[in-house]
Amino acid sequence: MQPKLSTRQKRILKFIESFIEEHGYPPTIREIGEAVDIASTSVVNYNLNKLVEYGLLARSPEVSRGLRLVSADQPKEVPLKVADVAHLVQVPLVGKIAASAPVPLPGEDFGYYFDDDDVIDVPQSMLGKHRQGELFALRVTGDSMIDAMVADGDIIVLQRQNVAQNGEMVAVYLTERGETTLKKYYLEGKQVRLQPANPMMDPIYVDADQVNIQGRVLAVLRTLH
Amino acid sequence: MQPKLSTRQKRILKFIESFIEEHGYPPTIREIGEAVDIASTSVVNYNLNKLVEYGLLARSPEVSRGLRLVSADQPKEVPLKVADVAHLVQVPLVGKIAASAPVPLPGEDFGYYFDDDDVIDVPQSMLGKHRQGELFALRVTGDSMIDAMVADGDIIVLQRQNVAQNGEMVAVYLTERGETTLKKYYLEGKQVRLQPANPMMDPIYVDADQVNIQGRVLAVLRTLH
DNA sequence: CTTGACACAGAACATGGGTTCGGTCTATAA
DNA sequence: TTATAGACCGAACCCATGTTCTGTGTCAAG
Repeated sequence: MQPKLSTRQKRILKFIESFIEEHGYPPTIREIGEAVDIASTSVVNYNLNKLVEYGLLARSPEVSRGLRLVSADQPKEVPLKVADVAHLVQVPLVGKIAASAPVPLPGEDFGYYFDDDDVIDVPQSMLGKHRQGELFALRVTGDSMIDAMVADGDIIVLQRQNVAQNGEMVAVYLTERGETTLKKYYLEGKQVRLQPANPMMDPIYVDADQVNIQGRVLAVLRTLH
Repeated sequence: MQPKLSTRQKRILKFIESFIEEHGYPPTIREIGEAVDIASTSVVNYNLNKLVEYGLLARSPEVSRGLRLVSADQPKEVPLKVADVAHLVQVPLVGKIAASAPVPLPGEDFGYYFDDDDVIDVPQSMLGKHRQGELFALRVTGDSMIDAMVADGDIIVLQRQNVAQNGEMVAVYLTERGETTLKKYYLEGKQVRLQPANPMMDPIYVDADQVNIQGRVLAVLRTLH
């Protein structure tokens, strides 16, 4: 399904690649024609469709610049080589979390304008499904989260949200106790059961209206060095 | 030069970002308007120009989908991107670790020939100093590592080594007990003190010649999804 | 030689999509 | 009060751009 490409088709592919690199958006049919020295738009169109056949290109019909390069078959890279940059997410490290204090949440400028210093890189594969731009991270201080299997110095990555599904690990602020904690969340009638990650620990029960969900925990990261 | 963005402008930025992510090319003014719930194309145009003023966006006049996100705040631009890429390491996930079994170590082909499926991406910043090519990762099964603050399903990243400095967290195999465990290592005369990460747990003492160091723990990763 | 697939040219067509302009509404300054 | 600026709406304008159609020349199979 992948015969040799004609010279023109190769030039087209190369041009599209470099054009996107330079402009941030794909070229039009006419721009391609000019670059590859094809007089007629229909011929460019013809060759683009060929490239789609070969699985090297994706097109969105009736959409201007509706081109997308399909990641050609990647001959497996050298082991321990760098991975794709697209799989790396930068998460702002907005503060610290401890049992005695509320969770510091990112401000209005969520997702923009944060210092480079307070950003951690996380592979997207570690985060699963999440909403882009609503991630933040906290450094745990103290040993108060031991029942959540979280140690002093750990970093937790959260997605900002105020509600949770049963079974999700969330950061909650208990208004009555004035206390922050990480627990698995289970709504049971008017009460909420907060279950520690450590299976040897007992759950606690609190009224639902005293549970203030700060975010869902996506990952816990611990580095030893 | 960079006042607070309006809600609309933030939504526009986010939408452009995710649209490009999804389609490979930027959205049109009308697509933005639909997504951000703006009725008039002129208003979208108006806000886009605002974002250009703020230096968050670049536009190509008279060009359909002529949008480009400007890397928000980047004093140093290209270097940062390059550095980011270089900071991602692929670590082979060579097996599982449990208290009852020895640590599965990578075979002779260390660093070469491992399946793509069993590789995890880790930012180099999480690993600190390590020797390239001698990293491996293990998935923890069971709750036997609770005293090390490591839960069922966690992934630990190790560097292969047979000796350790005092205070380092290591994976050790205790020949007499036939048991694998994660502890902080302290050589004290002829004995070794193995200290759990959990400060509430007591250390154990074993003869030095019965402690078989499998590797040094560089990181512990927990994903919840 | 005839046929038909293939690559191409040129032009017409229709819609996609950026731009412009007059007008409304609100808030703050004069 | 009026005035001015910012944010917004709606509609028109018109070039940009994907699509389609007719037609050419080539080449290998029949």
